[in-house]
Amino acid sequence: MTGIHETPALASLAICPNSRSGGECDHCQARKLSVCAALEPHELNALDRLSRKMCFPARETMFEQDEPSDVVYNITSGAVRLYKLLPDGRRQIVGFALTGDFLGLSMGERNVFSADALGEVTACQFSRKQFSDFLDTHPHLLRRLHAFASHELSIAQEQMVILGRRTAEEKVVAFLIGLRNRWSRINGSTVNVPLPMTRQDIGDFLGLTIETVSRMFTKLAKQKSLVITPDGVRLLEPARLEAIAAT
Amino acid sequence: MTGIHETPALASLAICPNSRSGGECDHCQARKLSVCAALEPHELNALDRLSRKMCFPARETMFEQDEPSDVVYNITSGAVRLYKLLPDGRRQIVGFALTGDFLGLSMGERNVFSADALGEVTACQFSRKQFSDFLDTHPHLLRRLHAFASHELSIAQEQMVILGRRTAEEKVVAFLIGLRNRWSRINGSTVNVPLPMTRQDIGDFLGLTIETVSRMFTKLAKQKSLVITPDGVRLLEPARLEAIAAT
DNA sequence: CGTTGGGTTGATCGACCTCAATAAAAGTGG
DNA sequence: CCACTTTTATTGAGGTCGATCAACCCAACG
Repeated sequence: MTGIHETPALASLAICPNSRSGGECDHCQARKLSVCAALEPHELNALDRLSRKMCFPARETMFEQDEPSDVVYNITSGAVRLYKLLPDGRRQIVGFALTGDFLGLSMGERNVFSADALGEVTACQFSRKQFSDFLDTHPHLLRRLHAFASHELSIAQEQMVILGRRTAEEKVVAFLIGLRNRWSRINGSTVNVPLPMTRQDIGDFLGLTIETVSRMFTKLAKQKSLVITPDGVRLLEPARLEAIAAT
Repeated sequence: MTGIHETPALASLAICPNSRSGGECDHCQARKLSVCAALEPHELNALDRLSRKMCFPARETMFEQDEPSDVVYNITSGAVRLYKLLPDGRRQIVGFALTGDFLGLSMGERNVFSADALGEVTACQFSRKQFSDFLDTHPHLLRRLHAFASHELSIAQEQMVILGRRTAEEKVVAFLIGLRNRWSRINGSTVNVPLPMTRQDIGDFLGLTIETVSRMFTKLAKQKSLVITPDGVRLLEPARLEAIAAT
């Protein structure tokens, strides 16, 4: 069997190798969105040499809550669900990481949440220690990392409002508008909202059951505010939805 | 009328002057808890010269959501409620700041939440610009500030679990245990939990109504897990409560 | 005292959950 | 390419936890 005639399994490996070589920052589509944007070309080069290019297939767990953590990630493509589990199985998704997002802001000894790849995910992996040392010699990167953390904190506080004080309909709409805005920074689209996560994931993010999420989608679709597509939703009345989310 | 016989208003001013002179870091009880702990004596001195010692009387608003923000605060004593308001009046308290906490992590152009002093509050105020410039020349402080932001992010994510996936009883218990742990770092007590905030505040922090909060307190008191005191609660069965909070 | 702001308690209601059935989609192996 | 299973999504019926509405208590305070 030659390299030309690969089995499906091998082909899958070929498009999602678990580790690649460095020197890919030049044409990295996440660069402008990620912490890297703070670096000069020669600094980017230095950081690149510390990185290991990873690829996770769909559904793979990247790391788990409470495990010792000695690496951090910069997501370069795909979507990741971040979640905390209670002993009795209840789950709270604390966020979805997209292209350009950084995993490992807390820099603690152990992971404070688990992370699963939703679809195929590519990421730059760094040794936590090496990355931390790099930060010490590159204050600009630390500044940007801190800006990322501050922004994440703001997002988290906004999520508290959604979880604590919003109705089911408002939750779903706020989720869609928020995700739309994040996608738009990545791929520019402002009405198509890809939903790589399941209804269960959305429910566990919003503090709702899967049934309630489904009912709200149906309700919004019936009133022509959106249409449900195979891979997400298309917003028909963004202004109306934004009004609900702002309420 | 002489200076000796002050009116109550003046006396109140005397014990809570709105601005004091610098050079008080030596005997500041918040120093070890706050971002300042990252600084060498001479650096602390330099930062001290940038600070304005403030005192806010009970119930005073320190700053408001959406207002332009050009100062940051380091809380040196007292308790502050941080909250976001929806246009229709619904309120979500996103946190309570205690001694040693830093207000202004997000470093944005405008405040993302409002802040009210719950009791008398003292704080070091800094010009946002000056503080930011100081960070540029003191990477150690930036490191510590980032550690603070990361920690806050963890707390916020834990609060998401509480808001999204916990019952009313679990919410109240988790709140009490969490607050107990924070007080213990400040004043060492591990069973007395001062509650400078109202039931309404607790409800708006946990996504509950004042009635539900009150009922949960009553329930916990009836089963002898705690006693309600004039200024808070005393935990009688901390282990039992911790078990509920950990569930 | 009357007033006011906080807190507690009871009765009732409803938004969302639970349970159950079905439908649709996505794999999987022949 | 098509049966078959598995996973995910939808829809309905009924139940429940916490919200709402309302009354009352109590301490602080002018």
